[in-house]
Amino acid sequence: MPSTPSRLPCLPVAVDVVALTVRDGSLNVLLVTRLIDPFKGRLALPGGFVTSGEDVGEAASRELAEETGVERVPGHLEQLATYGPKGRDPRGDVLTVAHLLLAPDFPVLVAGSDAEHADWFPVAEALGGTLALAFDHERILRDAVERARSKLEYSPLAAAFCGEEFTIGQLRAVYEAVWGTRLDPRNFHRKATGTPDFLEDTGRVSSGDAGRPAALFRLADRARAEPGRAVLNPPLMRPRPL
Amino acid sequence: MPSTPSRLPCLPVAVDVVALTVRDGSLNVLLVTRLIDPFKGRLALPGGFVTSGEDVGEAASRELAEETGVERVPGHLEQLATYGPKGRDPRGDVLTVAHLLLAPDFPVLVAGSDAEHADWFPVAEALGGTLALAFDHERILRDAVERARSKLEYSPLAAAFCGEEFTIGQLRAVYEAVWGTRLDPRNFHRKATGTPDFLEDTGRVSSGDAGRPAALFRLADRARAEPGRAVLNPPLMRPRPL
DNA sequence: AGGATTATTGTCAAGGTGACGATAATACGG
DNA sequence: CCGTATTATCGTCACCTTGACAATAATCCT
Repeated sequence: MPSTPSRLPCLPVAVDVVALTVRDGSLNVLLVTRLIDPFKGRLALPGGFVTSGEDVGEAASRELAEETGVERVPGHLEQLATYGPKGRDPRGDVLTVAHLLLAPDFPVLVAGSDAEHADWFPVAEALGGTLALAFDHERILRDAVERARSKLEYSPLAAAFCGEEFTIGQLRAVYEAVWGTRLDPRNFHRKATGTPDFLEDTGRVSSGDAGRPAALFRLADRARAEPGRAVLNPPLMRPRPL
Repeated sequence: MPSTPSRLPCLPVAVDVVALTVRDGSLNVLLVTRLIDPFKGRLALPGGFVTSGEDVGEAASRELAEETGVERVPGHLEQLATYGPKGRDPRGDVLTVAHLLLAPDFPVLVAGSDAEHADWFPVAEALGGTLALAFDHERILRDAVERARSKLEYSPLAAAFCGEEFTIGQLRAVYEAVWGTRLDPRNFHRKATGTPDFLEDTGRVSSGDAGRPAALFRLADRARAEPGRAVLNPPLMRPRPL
């Protein structure tokens, strides 16, 4: 049984998860509608308080599973940053450890109206102010998107948005959605296939889509083992935002 | 008066600071000798518990000032990551928000033997196991060094290790100390002076050292305003570790 | 079958990097 | 005072990567 040292100053500690995915060519974020105060009825990042005996990463994983109804949420989960504890919750000081999930577009279970349920929303709307997120969640989302954008430059994490196997075109679509830019398919193909320890040809090809069938790739073992490592070296350069 | 919401699970929250500097051509870290249990007598990162009414960044700043005896510690302070709360403190669950300070080599006040005082130690020794840091501080230090190394690749933060004004040679010495490599002085000079929004020539020159006097530079306004922004684009590439 | 669409392979010029020569300007030892 | 050691700065050159874009291949759709 985990003990809590007494006689030490103590704070409520929460975790929040910014779960990002690519849907219909644009970046989306998982949000829940709050059923209780504070911010009752407003949209917020999925999250909750850390319970005793778990590390913050485990708490983030647990909350994500609880609020999506998905037992083993796919994708890459990493810690983002810690916010607070001052002035971010009307109930008082609350520290929150934000996490970032980069995941393929998985279906969330839509619960009945009596349970808090999560759904995907375009990041552009969430940051546009039209959705009015609870707490400081808009700021956290903004940081998360920036982190995701810069991670794609040098790490193999774009693949976390795809399934186990994917085509170069799908991978490029991830970059275009996250960066909000267009990339030249030919130059992207050259960089993606030419980078050592990044992709592995499965030998199979995709089918059913429009156009010529594309070769299916998966992450190289090295890239899967260390998802944060800089394999794109020199990095893939992010073009002008327009 | 900041309130703490009741009826919420609660954790002791600490901050730790990995303060790095360059001394005698090698990377050093600020450590304190613990005067109380747990880990009494062992070396540890400066840090302490977050007190009510302050954000974690403020707490890190305050602890740093308290343990060094320096009122306004110079350099660049940023959040590193959050660790725990499970299994890192023998007293029980304690969450710690680690911070990273990149600073010029400032003198620490050496207090009497009855007060906890900080001093600089070579990172190589601290990570070599010879110093046996308290808690999970060796792991935190390892992460901090890796963060610092990668930040130098694309951000102007190397200048945080220097004073207000510095020569290209001093800046290069920072890179060599942090990365543990040698860099070609001519190519480094070309990259440093050729990168827009990075350095600003002060017009003055250094003197007194060996060799030809060097031009003194300072950080460009743009780089000082956003110390984390990627100005080195494409990044400065880190050579083989040996 | 013909057109549309996406994948892949190349070509080429421009820009950045790594390796290294050459010169400049100062401190120091004799 | 002079030659030497040391560090700063400027240049050169081959090589690599990128950005722009032509050309061909292999499917789907109508």
